[in-house]
Amino acid sequence: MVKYEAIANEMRQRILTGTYPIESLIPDQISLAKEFRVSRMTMKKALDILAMEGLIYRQRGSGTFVMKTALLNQQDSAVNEYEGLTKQLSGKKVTSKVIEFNVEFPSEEIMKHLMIKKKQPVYKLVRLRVVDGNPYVLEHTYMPVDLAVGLTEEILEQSIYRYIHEELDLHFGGAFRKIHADKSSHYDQEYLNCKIDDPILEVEQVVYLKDGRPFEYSRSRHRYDTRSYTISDINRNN
Amino acid sequence: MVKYEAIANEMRQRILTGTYPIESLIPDQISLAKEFRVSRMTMKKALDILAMEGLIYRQRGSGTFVMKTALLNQQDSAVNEYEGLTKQLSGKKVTSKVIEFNVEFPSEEIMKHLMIKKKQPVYKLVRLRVVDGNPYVLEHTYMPVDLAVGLTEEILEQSIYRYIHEELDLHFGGAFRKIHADKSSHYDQEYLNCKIDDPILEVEQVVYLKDGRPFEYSRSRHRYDTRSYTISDINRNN
DNA sequence: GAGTGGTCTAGACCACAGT
DNA sequence: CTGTGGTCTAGACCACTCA
Repeated sequence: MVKYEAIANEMRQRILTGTYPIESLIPDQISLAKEFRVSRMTMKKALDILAMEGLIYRQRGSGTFVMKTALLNQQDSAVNEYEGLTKQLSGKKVTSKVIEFNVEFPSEEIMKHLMIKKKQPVYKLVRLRVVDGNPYVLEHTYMPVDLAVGLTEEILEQSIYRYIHEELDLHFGGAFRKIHADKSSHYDQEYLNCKIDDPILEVEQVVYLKDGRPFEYSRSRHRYDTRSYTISDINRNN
Repeated sequence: MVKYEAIANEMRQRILTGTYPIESLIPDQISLAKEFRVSRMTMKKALDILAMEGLIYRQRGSGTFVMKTALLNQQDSAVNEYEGLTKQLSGKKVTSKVIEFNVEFPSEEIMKHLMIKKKQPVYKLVRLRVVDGNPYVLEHTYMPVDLAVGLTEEILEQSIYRYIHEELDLHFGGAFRKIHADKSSHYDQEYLNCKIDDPILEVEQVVYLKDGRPFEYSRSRHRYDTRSYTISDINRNN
């Protein structure tokens, strides 16, 4: 653990436990640097983390304050969507029903999203994710075979992401998503058990590896009444 | 303009114009620091920006590479949603029809979202935003009167955000959003001119000022066929 | 003018990858 | 072992706020 992370953790605790109350001025960087016995640059780097998290804000000339919203939003399940459902809903019982598992050559659209050639095979899979017995999301997924090599039905029924991380030792760098509303298709109605006029929340995403190679293109179709997508966007610049 | 931003701009140009091609190794930090006549820490800070933008990735021990995806995603209209429609769609003709403009005491829910007291009045307004003559989004907005003081119908018909920034000199720190799909109400059908079984994409958001005070709570209801919500999430950690 | 946070430096040490 | 990027330091200067 590097110093600035350790300090950020300590400072976060002080905010969450009220040692530094909401809207209060906290000590200046020089005092804090002295207290933690680090240089001021390192202290600032620790505070940068808390600012990114929306816990503090800084006003040049005035000082550093605890944000009014500091005690909210202590959940970040939004951004790490591609970590997989299994990890996100770790309290609940998540199972997967594999509806389709094939290999094929990519369509024009898939080629574009995964940045691959015409004759580079992809896995195509459709999975229904079931949470505590209720149908939750219907996922249509495409992955290049050479990146996700060695998939089996057994893996699909559990967590693909665990396999990717632990067995293949591949790590994600980010994702690009689009969110739409859509009418439900017969397919949705059948598997998600929704009514004919129920809308669908579709999340279309491309997940990238750390080096920027596209790893997965998927469309996740959610029942409109069980899922909302959450985004927090705090202190992005300065 | 600070040094690291200027250097980041120059490096970004080199990537976008192909001076540093896709997937290539770029010079090491020490060489670059020499070239730009800055310290290595400053050079690293410039590269940090490009990494956040998803243009490069760095491998300790190996070097810094241009991401395969560097030439994509050169649009970021997603994250700055609260900058307002007028700014986002600056090529098109955006008008607003004010459907409701009132002042009232907040409901329980509004009190919670805006973190205000029971007797603190709020503006309630409903606007239909029209882009190039087509109904685009129906916005239900609540703002504390003491923060958005002095709103007039005239301002509402143009850009609220311009008024807030330029006249009131208030600046945003971030936003917190939830995205749902929903069935259309009679209200939606009337103003958005959509069919009875058309779904709606609703974006519910709280916008915060830099000091964390909630400034606006709104629900924006979009036609499902004209709007998708885009999120890019690259290199968030490391 | 005193105190704050933001930037920048020159140099050091460390962790890691490739040889 | 060499070269890479990540961290950390001690000190300097600057921009800004507030009394």
